[in-house]
Amino acid sequence: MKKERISNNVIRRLPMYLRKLDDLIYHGIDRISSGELGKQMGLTPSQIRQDFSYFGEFGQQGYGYRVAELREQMARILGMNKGYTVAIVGVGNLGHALMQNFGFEEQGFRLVAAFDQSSEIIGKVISGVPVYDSDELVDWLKQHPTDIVVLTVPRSIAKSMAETIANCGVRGIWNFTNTELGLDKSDVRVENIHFSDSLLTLGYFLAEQDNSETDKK
Amino acid sequence: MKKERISNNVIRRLPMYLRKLDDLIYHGIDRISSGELGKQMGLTPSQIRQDFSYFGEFGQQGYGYRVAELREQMARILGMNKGYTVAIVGVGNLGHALMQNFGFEEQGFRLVAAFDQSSEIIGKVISGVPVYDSDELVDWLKQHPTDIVVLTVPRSIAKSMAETIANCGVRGIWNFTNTELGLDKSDVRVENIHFSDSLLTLGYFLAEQDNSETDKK
DNA sequence: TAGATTGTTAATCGATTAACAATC
DNA sequence: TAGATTGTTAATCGATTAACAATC
Repeated sequence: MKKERISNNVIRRLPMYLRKLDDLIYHGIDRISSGELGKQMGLTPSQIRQDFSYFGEFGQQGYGYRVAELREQMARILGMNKGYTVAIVGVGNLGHALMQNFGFEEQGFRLVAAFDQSSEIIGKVISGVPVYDSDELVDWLKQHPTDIVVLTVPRSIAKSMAETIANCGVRGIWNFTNTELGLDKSDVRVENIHFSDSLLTLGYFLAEQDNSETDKK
Repeated sequence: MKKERISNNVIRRLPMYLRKLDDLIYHGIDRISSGELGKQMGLTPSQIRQDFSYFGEFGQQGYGYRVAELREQMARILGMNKGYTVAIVGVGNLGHALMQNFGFEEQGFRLVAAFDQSSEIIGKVISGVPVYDSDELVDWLKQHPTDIVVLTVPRSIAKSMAETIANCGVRGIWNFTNTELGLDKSDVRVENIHFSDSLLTLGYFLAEQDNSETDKK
């Protein structure tokens, strides 16, 4: 096990390993080698062993990895057993969808509150989680130390909202607003889900295909 | 302009440039240098010029880049002016949210139809888009050549649905099902939005922070 | 034991950055 | 013109892959 700084590429592969391991467990497979895992995931065995080695020695020579054990290690590394608390800010369609379908619990997170401006929804309880008035957000965060805020507000108020939240001691923001929040000075970690970046990447590949077909003619 | 294969890293930065350029236009800035752009985006000027150079010569020595023109180039590269057609399969909370809030039109895509199994929602029109019965999907796709399918069905039916869709001549799948679709043999491009990967990455950084603080003590 | 497979070190490959001639 | 800034080539840096001794 090394003590180097771990690169982003490695970190982004960890949840992929976790998903794959869950899948293996689901299929009743309790042991796997880096060779077989690499084949199934489209990675080289070297890379897989290299990746794991940043965090410890999880395998056994001549045998491979015990799937359940490796899965637990991944879960631990990803903070899934910490029970980080989560609050959702913005209960529009998307916030609503996350509350009802995402399954924070299965990922090891505890969704404890939601906030919105609309009186239509304030006071309701969605998937066991109460929706409070956004006006109470700052007070609430100060009284209830919260690890992560899911930001699902309209783009127009995203930055100011992020600023406010960052000043309440939140440690991470999961940002769905399709905007860079620009909190550089702050020590709040921001993780973005930029829908449009993703769709446009798909658009790039289709356009590229179109172009190369035109070239051929 | 080079004719090398363009790396994924470069491609993933293109939508970021687009967003930044839109932002600059919004703020009335009509000209920018790679130096200034780099400063604002946290990239080196070298990288920016290198990235652009894969696609053409968009700048002017001694002057920089015309924002509007550069924006149009990025949009073109990303296929935004192709009017790619899109159908949504699965109109649960998430599909619903995408239909109502994502704004396919602004990104240059044409959302033309949605499909679901629930009789509760079949026949409705959401944001001007009709919801049809999933049973009609295959026939409909065969009659209406569609570039992209947004997959927002439950995980349990994700793979079989993807298989079906891939056999109908769709060119790209925008996958929200939190599963690898495993269509390797096919020539359908898959772009994943793995919510849980993203949240777990955030979890990793919080856990890492916790650990390093423990170490200090 | 013999075969398999790990964890790690060294080699290679690819991506980023620096440098600079070209030129607006 | 002089200063600024591009596009591109070369140098550097970092990530991936290969090789292999250790050992289950």
